[in-house]
Amino acid sequence: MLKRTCTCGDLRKQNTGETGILSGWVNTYRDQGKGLVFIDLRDRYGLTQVVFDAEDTPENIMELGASLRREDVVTVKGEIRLRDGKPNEKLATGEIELVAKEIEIINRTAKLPILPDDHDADKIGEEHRLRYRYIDLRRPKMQKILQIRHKITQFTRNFFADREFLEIETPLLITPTPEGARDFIVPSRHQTGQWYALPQSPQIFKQILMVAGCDKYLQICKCLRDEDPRADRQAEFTQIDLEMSFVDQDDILELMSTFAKNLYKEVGGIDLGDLPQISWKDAMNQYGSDRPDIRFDLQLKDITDIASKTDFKVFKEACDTGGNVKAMRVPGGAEKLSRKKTDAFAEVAKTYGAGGLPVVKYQGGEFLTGVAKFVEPIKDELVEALGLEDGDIVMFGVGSYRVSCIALGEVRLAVAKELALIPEGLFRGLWVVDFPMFDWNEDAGRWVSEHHPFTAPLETHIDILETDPGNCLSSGYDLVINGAEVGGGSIRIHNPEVQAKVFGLLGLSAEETEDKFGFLLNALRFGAPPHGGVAFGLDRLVMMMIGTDNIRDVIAFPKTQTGADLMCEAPGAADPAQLHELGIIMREPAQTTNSE
RNA sequence: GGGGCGGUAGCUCAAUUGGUUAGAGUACCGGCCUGUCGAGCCGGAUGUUGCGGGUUCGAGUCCCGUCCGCCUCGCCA
Repeated sequence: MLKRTCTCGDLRKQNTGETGILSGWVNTYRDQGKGLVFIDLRDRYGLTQVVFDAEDTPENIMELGASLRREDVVTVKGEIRLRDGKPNEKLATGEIELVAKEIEIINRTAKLPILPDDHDADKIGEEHRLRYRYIDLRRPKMQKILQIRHKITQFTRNFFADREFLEIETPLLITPTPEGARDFIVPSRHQTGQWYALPQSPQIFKQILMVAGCDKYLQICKCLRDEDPRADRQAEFTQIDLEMSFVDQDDILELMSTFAKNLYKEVGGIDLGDLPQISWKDAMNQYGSDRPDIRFDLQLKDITDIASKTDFKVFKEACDTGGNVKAMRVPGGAEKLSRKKTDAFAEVAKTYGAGGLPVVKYQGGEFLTGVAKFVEPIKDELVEALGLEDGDIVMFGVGSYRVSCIALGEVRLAVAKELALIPEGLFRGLWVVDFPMFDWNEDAGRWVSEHHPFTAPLETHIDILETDPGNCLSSGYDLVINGAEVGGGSIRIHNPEVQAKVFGLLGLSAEETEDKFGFLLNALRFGAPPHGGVAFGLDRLVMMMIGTDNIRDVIAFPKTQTGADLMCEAPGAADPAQLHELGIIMREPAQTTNSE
C-alpha cells in the first residue's frame, strides 16, 4: 500500500516540484473531458486539488481518475505544481495541485445517504445525520467541533496538572442511591437480583478520595442520568469533575474563575471579563432565575406590598396566600410590543405556572390597556418604584414566590429575544452563591436538597439547619455564563453528624441512611478533611465556544429524545439466555419497536 | 406522563377545494467538454407518500390508531 507523505492541508507553493503522496476522500470531482479531471481530495486537515492531466498522467491512471466519485477513498502519488488556472483563494492549498502519476483506489463508496458537505449538510434532517454519523462527522464543521472539544479537555488536563491535581478514575458500576436523578441500572450476574447503578456523577467517590488523602482530584468523566433530554441535555454527558481538600468556597471560586477565564480566552478567544458573585436570592429577585443572563439589563422588582393595596383579584389572591407580585419595566415597550406579542409572552408565563401575564402601558402619564384600570389606584407608587418613563410597558409576574419570579424571568428572556437586546458575541458570566439548602416539595411532603445532600450549610447557618431548614443557606455555587449553568459545586459536609442530620431532614430513616450511605458516613468518621469541589459541564462549554444550542452537535455519537443511538440501534433486545443467566423475566414479551 | 411541530425519490423540498401517469433541484448512471473549483451542457433511471385501519367513485391530501424525529412542561439531588 502507498503510504501518504503529507496531509491534504499541508502543501504550499514552496513544495512545487516535489513528489507527494496523499490519502483521503474524494470531496468533489470535476470531469472536464477526456484529457482533464479534477478531484478535491479531503482529509481531516484540508482539501487539496488533484489533477489527472492527459499530458502528464499515464493513460490507465487517467481512466481510474475519471471513474472517481464523491467519497471514494484513494491514495494518489504525484508531482506538486503550481496551478495552471487561477489559484483558489478559498483553499489554504489553493495555489498548488497534485498531478496524479499513480493511484490506489482503496474503497469505492456505495450510494450515499448524505453528503458530508458543509454547504448543504446543515439542511439535512438530523435523523439522517445521526444514523450515518460516520459520514456526517467527515464534514469540516464537525471535525472542527471535535477538535475544539479536544482542545478544551487538553487545556483542562494541563491547567489542573500544573496545580497538582491527580487524575483518578472512579467506577462506572456503583450502588444505586436514593435522591437525585433516576438511575440507569445494571443487573449483577454473580449476585442475581442485585443491581448496579451507573453514576449520576462521581460525587461520593471524589469525596472519599479526599478522605483518602488525595488532596486534589480531577476527572473528565461520563455521567448518566435517566431523565428526559432537552436540546441542551442528554442522558449521557461529560463533566470536568474536581475536588480539593483544606479549602473554602473562596479558594474554589477563585481557582475556577481563573480556569474559566483562561479557557475561554485560550480556546475560544473569548474575553469573559470579571465573574462577580450574586446571591441566589438576589438572582431570583432581580432576574427571576437562578441562572441569570446578565448580557442585558431588564430587571424585576418585587412590588408585593404595593400590589396588595389594589382590589385587583389576581394580585389580591397572590398576596393573601403568601405569594408575590413581581414587575418588570420594559423601556419603550408600549410602542414595540403589540397585543399579539404580549399575548405570546403570556403563554410563556403560563408555561411556567403563572395564571397569565398582566401588562399595562404607560403613555402620556396614563396607564393604558391591559390591567390599567386595576392598577390605576397604585399608579404613583408604581411609577416611583419602577422609575417608569413615558412609553414603557410593565409586565407582572404573579403567584407563589418561585412562580412569580420564574414566570416573569422567562418572559424577561423572551422579551430580550424579541427586542434583540442581547448583543451578538458578548459573553458575560457570574457566580450564583448562597443557595438555599432545601426546597419544600409539596408532592413528596418533605424537604429536598436544592443542590445535593452532601452540600454543607453555610458555617453561619449551621444553627438553623434543623430549626429552620427553609431559611438555611448552603455553600453551593453555580457558574452561569450567558444564562446557562456551565458548572456548579459546593463545600461538602465533612462531619458525619451533620451529614446524618441532613439525611434525616430529607426524610431518610437512620436505617435507610446506614443502608444507602453507610460507607460515606463511615468514611467521614475516619478523619475526613474539610473539602469541596465543582463540576463543569464539558458539553455546555463546547456548545458555547462553537455557538450552538444543540448538545448533539458537540457529541460524537449522541442519542435522540428517546435515548436511542440511531447508528448502532441501541437500545436493543437481549438474548433470552443472557436474561436467564441474570435471573430476569420480562413481564411482557419484548415489543418490536423499530418497525419502520 | 402532558402540550406542540414534522415524516413524499439516496438527500432537500413541491404537489390548488380530495381528482389524470406524484414533480423539481441535487446525488447517482450514460454521453459531450483540456483549467475547473457549488464546473457546465444533453440524456436516463429512481417512490410501499413512515406503518396499520377507516371515510369516499376516488386519499400524499380527511378521520382514528401506531412508530420515528424535533421543540417543550413535568423531570434533570
